[in-house]
Amino acid sequence: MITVTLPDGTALQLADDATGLDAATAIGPGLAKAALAAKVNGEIRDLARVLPDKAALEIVTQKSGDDYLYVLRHTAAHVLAEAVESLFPDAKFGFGPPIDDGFYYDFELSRPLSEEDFPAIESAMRTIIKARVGMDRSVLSIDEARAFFAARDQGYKVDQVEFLGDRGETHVSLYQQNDFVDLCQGPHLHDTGRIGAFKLLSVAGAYWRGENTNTMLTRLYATAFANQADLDAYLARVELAKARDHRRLGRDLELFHFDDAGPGFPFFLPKGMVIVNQIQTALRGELERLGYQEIRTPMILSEDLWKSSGHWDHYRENMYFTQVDEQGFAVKPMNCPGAALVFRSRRRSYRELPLRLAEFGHVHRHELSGVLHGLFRVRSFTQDDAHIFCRLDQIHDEVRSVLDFIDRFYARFGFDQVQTKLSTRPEKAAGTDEMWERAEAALAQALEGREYEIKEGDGAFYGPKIDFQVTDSMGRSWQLGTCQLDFSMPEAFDLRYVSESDADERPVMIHRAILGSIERFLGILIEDTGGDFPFWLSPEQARVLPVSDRHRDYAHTVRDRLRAEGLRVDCDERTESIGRRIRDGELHKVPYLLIVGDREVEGQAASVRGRHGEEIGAIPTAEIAETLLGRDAQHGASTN
RNA sequence: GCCGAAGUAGCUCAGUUGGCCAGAGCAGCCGCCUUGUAAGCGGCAGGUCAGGGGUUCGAAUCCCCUCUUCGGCUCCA
Repeated sequence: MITVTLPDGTALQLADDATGLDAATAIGPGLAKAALAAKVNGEIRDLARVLPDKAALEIVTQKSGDDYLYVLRHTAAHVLAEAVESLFPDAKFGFGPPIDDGFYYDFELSRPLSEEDFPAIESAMRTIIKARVGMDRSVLSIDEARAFFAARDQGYKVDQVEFLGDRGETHVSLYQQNDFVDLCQGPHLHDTGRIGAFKLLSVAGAYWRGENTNTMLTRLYATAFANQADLDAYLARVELAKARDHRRLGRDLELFHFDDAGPGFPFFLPKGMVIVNQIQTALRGELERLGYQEIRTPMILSEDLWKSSGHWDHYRENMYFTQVDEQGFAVKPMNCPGAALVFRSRRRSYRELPLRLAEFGHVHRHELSGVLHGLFRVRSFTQDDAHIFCRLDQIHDEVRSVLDFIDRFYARFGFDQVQTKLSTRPEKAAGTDEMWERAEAALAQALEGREYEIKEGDGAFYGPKIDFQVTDSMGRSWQLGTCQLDFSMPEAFDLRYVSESDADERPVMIHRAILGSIERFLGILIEDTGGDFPFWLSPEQARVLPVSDRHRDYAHTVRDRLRAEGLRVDCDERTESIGRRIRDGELHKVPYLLIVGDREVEGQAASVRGRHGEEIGAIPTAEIAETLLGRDAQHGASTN
């Protein structure tokens, strides 16, 4: 007999070779039916695996959080593979793992797949699921497994077995349902019948092991849930995200434009520019508060400069080049060399440090055509960049100041949860051990009192860094800011300052950005808000709607007064019905519509309506600006 | 860059197996209506069917090339 402990603390006695399923059955037949996996000492395992004595056991069902989704999708991936094999007997199988919102499987097939093939594959999958086929686990030695897959002509599996062998594994596990056998670590559902609902989503190409020198495989993306309702909810969420796609909203709200004449180079339209300028104004306010000085460096600089900065060797593929008077020039992909030249423009004293030079730097990078994606991935963008030149012992305070900047600034957009990651020394690194130790210690010290994750070896070759992420209203996380120490560039550009004891010293350079790319941040903001920008960012904050022609003059009075009070206000005096103009105002997501007719002229007021139909009521003209700004403050957004 | 899909008016889309002057809704422009909290009515204009080359008596439709867009190419059995 063995004893296992259940989550509520009770001890359960079982036979020596009892499995997770046996335990579930012992607890109750209902649980046995609902069981998806067993969590043994915190590790998810197959229900059919024999339980060790004295284990902490939890039977995983749909109700026990999202743990089961991983197992369920993993199993669904095998079902997908079997279905594909039944339709394409000569298919070769790559990887088929669960991912965040579903799973995928990579295949090598005799012909390309398209969505038209989905119904046949889904139908084959349903058959396998309905049959409630067991997932049988077996263990083979590396050699046996290699021979097994070689006999079946599954080259990718052989490759993976060898990879695992090289990594030191002596045995691997296999899972079989019907005649389909796959190399797999598991765990899996007890049988295929426990996959509640699934759907094939898309087909795409993917390289074997993600290497672009390897064969291109066909990847099928799909998702699976324990029940149809969860699947439907997921699909609805995808629809919502699609409706909020910043590319669509950017066009509908006339914020920006992409043209064939410049693939990947955004055009900012007047309304989009208002938002960008508001963001930059807000940033400048902080820059001033924190003692930065703003600079602007040239867009195009000599090739020689990029050779000495190291970009020529490491970044040439992504740069644009041009020839002027038979001399080579490059368009800047980063602002740091320019900032270094500003530092070097005259002799510097220790008294000037820390020297904080900020730049809204418009950089150009040649990204591969296939990766371009709206404002998220572009070929030219504006970094809210800064370079801080300081001594080693000033790093701590400077980083603290950046953290303060980050927290204050993100909160303005409603991003008040910031995930922080510290990346440390990578294998190939420039600089001395002592420098790295001091720099990492300085960063860690600056991060004291703050939760952060350490990413070992993920730093840049020139120094450790801190990255900052926020989570948007749809639960997606985005990396925005970064704060990187750099010992290499001061060296490369021979930057020096005169110390207190009249000696030449090398400054440290801190690269930092708060939003990263302003273009990308606008895209994130659009999807986060669905276009309902906070009042202080709205391109048009209010729109005055005269009920009929005879109210036009009064409408102009209201508009002009609010403009004089600093608000961005327009007047829609088209000869359209008032209902129509309200509709247009709402579709353009103008935060407030101010309707003026006989009653309002009489009372020297405007009837205020929010963009989601909120009735705010008649407000005297003299009080409108104050009221709207007050409502904005109530909503937590700060203005400048 | 690579794999797959797509490109018809500013936007969203029709356009049967190649065959009369390529259509609609919205947006735009011009009138009429003078309007009270999400679409008033009528008219007009707008397209080298992404571009180039080919097949054909005839091409938006079939073939080739180029460009652009979209989904992917990290999540390691």
